[in-house]
Order: sequence, then structure tokens, then C-alpha cells
Amino acid sequence: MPGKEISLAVIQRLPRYYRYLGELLENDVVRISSKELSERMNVTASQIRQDLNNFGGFGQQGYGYNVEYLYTEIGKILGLDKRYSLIIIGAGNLGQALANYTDFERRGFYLKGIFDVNPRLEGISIRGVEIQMMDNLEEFVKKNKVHIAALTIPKMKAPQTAKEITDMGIKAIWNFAPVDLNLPSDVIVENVHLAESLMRISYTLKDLEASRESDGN
Amino acid sequence: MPGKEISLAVIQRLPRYYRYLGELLENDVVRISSKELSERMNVTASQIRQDLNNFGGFGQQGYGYNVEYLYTEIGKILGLDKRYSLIIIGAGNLGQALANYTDFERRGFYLKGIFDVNPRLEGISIRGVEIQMMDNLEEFVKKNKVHIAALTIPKMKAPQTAKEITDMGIKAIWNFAPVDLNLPSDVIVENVHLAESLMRISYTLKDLEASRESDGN
DNA sequence: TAGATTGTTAATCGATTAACAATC
DNA sequence: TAGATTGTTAATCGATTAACAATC
Repeated sequence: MPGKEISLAVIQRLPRYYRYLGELLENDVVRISSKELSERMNVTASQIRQDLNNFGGFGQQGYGYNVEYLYTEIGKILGLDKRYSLIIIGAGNLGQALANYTDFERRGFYLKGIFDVNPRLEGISIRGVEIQMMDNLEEFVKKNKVHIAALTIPKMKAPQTAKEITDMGIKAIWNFAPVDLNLPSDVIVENVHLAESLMRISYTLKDLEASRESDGN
Repeated sequence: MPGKEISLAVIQRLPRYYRYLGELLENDVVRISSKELSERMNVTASQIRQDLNNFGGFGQQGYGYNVEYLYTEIGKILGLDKRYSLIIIGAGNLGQALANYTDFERRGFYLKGIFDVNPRLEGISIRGVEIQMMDNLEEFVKKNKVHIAALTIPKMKAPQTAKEITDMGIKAIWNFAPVDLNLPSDVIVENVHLAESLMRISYTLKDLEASRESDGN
């Protein structure tokens, strides 16, 4: 049984810690203090220590943290010591771009299938994985354990398809469609809303442009 | 001069409000109360009212909010009534996928250039925009106002390229490389870290799988 | 007018930061 | 041992929620 619930804010920060530790490891840094890491990452040392202590004491007083050990431990917390199977639903530009990302495999995410409704794409192979027709999906999921489905299909089709694949037993959806999927609470949904990301840029740009104008520039 | 600083949390929520209001508008809904919107969006009505009142009173007591008006106003706050020019640096799979997104144009983001170092890509045209060599970038930026650069290049090259393009005067970077860009504070950086997004899935999946095992399943 | 719902103030909750005793 | 730095408690800060008077 897990103790106190870990806050979402902490979980969101873990991958970034992991990334920085990975870089330190590549540069053969053996140990690091929360203070030094905090300076590199632009966060407070206090926050780093608090965050890590949600999962146990990984450091040592007077010494700091062993980089390799901490890296491994955070990897375990993030579940990166496991293997996950991934399918991509929607073999358009974005789906194909994801399919070509070999980096995911380094983290334990293995591409097992690509599906689309467009018959012209059938049989095209991306990194050794053939695009299949959506009709085959149900059978495929029965025969193969699928952990994660990336949803790179049009907004209009996303909610219905999401429902269908969760009915098939898929428990995690990486959703790239600009819509909220309302699914049972035991289904993990991670959204990547690119348009919203762009809007955050334009929000800030707007003021920048306005102040530039009033500067007489 | 802007009044109290708007918190990042609020800004992050604005695009989602905008999306829901857009859908309501499409469905010819004329007015909506914070209560009803809160139920659809799974947030509190109080939060909606607080968020909106950061920017002024858009509603009317006893009535609620006029959907079209609120949609337009949030659009203005997000700077979506302006036009922004966008270039893509890195014409790999992801860069090309972004280039093919016509949806961005609907929001005022216009693709003006695509750049890469690979000579084999030179001259290939995506939606009427030819891929150019990186050598041309500086001259291009001098001749054309560039608001936003999407950075879809390898991690190793990202920090250096980011520095170069901000030196050229580009003020906003949409960063897809899995690395933090340390740039002057007047440069807007919006990160899209896909690997980190996947890790948040595996964090939760890990526990799901573990509990499934202990269930004897 | 009566009812509904906002705008806004006050209360609560949670997350971040500061401080420091414990200890390597 | 003395110095450094963690783990952890306490203080602060900010964000969310609740409540309600204002008002359409």
C-alpha cells in the first residue's frame, strides 16, 4: 500500500530530474549536492530534497547524492526499468513522426503496431512495423498485450476511438487530439495539446509586441 | 501597465476554456453559467469565475456568460486575433509533421520557412514552403519578421542553435528538443518534451501493473 | 419582483521555502 | 573532529474553494 499520495506537481518534475542526472552521468559526475543541482536546474535545493524524500532518502549527509544511484532510483520510480508495448493509432504525419522516434525504445517503450483507416497506407512499413487497418485492431489487442496507445487521429474521431480501445482493455492513452477524452478513472490519459502550447506562446508574445509598439519600435 | 501579475496556472488553463467555448459555439449554445461550464470541464465554478476575473468581468449577474463574447475575449487575451509568422528549424519527421498542420493557420500562426542542414532536403516543398539550408536563415530573418521558431532538431544542436537564432532577434522558441535552453529572460521558450510526457504515463502504469500482479492476474 | 448568477472577499488547503537538528 | 549536507519540521506563500452581497 502506498503511503501519502504523491502530488502531481512532484511527478511532473521527476522526468526533468532524471534528464539532468542522465547528463551528469554522461559527464562522469559522481556526486552532486541538492545545492549544486538546484543551481543548474533553476529550482530551490529545498524543493529537490522535499521531492526526493517523497520516495525515500537517497542522499547522505555531508556528501550529497550519488549521481548514478539517484539516476537509477528515479528511473525505477518512473517505471523506466520496465518494458512497455506501444501502438500508434493514426498514421498521418504526426503518427509517422512518432513511429520514427527510436529514442522511446531507449526508455523501454516498444512500438508494436501502427493502425489507420486509410487503405492506401496499408502495409507501409515504418522501422519494421507495418501499418495495419483499424479493422485488425481488436484482434491484435487480443493477441498482444498493449500497454499504451498513442492517439494521433482527428479530433472528431478521438473520443469514440478512445472509448473503443479502452473497451478492448488498453489502459493508457497518449492523446494528441485536441479534445478531452472522458474515460473511466482507471484509464491513464496523458494529453499533448500542441495548439494549446502554441497559444501560451502567443499569449506572451502579444504583450511583447504591444510594448514594442509603444516603445516606438 | 498590467496590474497584478497573472499566475502561470491561470494562463495554462485559458486555452482549455477557449477550446470548450469554441465547441459550445459550434453547437450554437448562446449562454453558459460558470456552474454548467464547470460541470462539463470538471473544474469548480469558483475557479472559472476567479480565472476570468483576472482579465475583467465578462459575465452578467443572473445570466451567466455570453458564449460568443467570452470566446472572442479569451481569444484576444491569448493573442489569437494577431498574426504570427512561424519557421521550423529541423525538417525531420517531427518538423515535417508540424509543417503539415494546417490547423495552426486557423489560429493565426503562419508557416513562413523551413530550415535544415541536410542538403538532400533542399527545395522540397511542404504546403508550398520550400525547405532551405540553414545557411540562409540569418538572411531570411533579416528580410522577414519571424515571431516564432519551432526547434525540431537533435538535442545536441539545440542549445547552440537556440542561442544563434535569439541573437538574430527571434523572441519565441517552441522547443521540441529534450533539453533546457538557457536564454535571456526576454526570450519566450515553450517546451514540448514528449519523452517526459511518456514517462508520466509509465510512472502511473508501473503501479497499475504491480497491483494487477498482486491481484493474481 | 423573485430568481439566478456573477464578482469578489474570506477561509481553506496545498505546495514551496526556510530553518535546523541529525549525521555522515 | 570539523565541515558539509541531508532529512524533516515549521513558516510562508500562493492557489483553490467557499460564501455571499451585489445586481442583472
